Amino acid sequence: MVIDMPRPRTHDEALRVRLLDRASELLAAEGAKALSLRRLAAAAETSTTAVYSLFGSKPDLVNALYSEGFRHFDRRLRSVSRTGDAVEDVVRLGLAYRDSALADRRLYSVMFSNAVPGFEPNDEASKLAMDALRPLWDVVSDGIATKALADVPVEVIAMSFWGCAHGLVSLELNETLPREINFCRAYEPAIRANANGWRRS
Amino acid sequence: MVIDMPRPRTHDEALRVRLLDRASELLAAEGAKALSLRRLAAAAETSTTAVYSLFGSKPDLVNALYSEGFRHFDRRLRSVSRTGDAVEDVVRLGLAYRDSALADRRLYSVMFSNAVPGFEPNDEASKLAMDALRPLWDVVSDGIATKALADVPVEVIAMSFWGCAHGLVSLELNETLPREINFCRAYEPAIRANANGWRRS
DNA sequence: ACCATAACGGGACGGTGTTACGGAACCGGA
DNA sequence: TCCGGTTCCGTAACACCGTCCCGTTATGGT
Repeated sequence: MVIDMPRPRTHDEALRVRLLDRASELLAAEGAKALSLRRLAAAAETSTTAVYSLFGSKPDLVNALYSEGFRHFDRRLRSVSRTGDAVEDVVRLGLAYRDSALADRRLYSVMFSNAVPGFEPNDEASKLAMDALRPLWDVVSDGIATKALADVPVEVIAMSFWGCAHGLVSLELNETLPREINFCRAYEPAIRANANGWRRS
Repeated sequence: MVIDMPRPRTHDEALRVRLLDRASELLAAEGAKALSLRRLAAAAETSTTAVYSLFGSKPDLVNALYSEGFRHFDRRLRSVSRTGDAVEDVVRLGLAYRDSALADRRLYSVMFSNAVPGFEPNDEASKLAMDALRPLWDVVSDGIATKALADVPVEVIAMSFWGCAHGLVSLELNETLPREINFCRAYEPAIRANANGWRRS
């Protein structure tokens, strides 16, 4: 018997990108709390069910935002030029990390601080997230190879920098902390101190 | 005409602590998403309006949890004994910081990662939060005074440690990141490298 | 042209935080 | 002892949320 070929999906790409655009606008303007399917559907001049047709669910839509955020992140970090001095390179990466986070702070909190409650990235998105940090791993790896940094596993040093950068950035972005604390003043010195601490002595 | 004195408030303290107990249980067991007023009221065998009588709103109830969390935090950090060696003391504080966070990870994410969307701490709670970090400020301040640490403003060095600790802890607690990354292995080395980087050379 | 199926709109369901209302418990004063 | 004002909290409603069912439309291979 003949089984009819299912009709190929002709995802309305225009609607898809319009939803993503409006979603990131809504997110950037009013935060994760304001990103509701009804508001989003109204902004994109469609219905809530379009999200289910095109993405599957709200978390899946957020997943698309998340992936897009990491693609931007990746591009920024990858475009940092290398000087050959491991300490200087790490500091530059750190500054680019902060610039990226501040450029779209709401998205950063979705990416790293669980700002959308139900959301968990799928495997592909997680892989994207890890790939974005490759420049850091590379710089640290080279620094160890050229004996500029201590001879400990790459991950330990790289995670040290990542933690330091992420910590200060997320404290800076945290709107519940008192405004008088000036985290940005400590950012570069902190990264630099961390790097100096990893110098091969 | 005589205006009667208002009847003194007879806050049902038992109900109040029962609500807070059940709330922290719910939070610890199933996370911020599961902490709803209806579930909480059912668990405490009362109604949702009791929360409004006793706390004012859901954010206000979370505020009470938040304050309690920082009181625990404060107690833990304050009980760290000093050795006189600034680097060692900072490392000890860092480890206590992580222990506290891991001991009640859901509460930590409420305290530092905006896990409850609508919540913002009131002034009193914010003050409590800042006070909890005083041991760090003290240790760093002493380290600068004894010329063990570089002669830069206390806040810069203290925030550097805070950022590093908070960053690695929140990455470790972040459930959306791949499990294979072992943040705890890098924790103490990272704090130590940071401290060494701040040594007066 | 047919028609299975994808895409989408309307509306319903169960959940959320919040609030208006009403009864019960309380307590100072008569 | 009772009264009247006050506070507490339970019921029920409101507006909103994410999700899903169902009916309709649009599409494209046969």
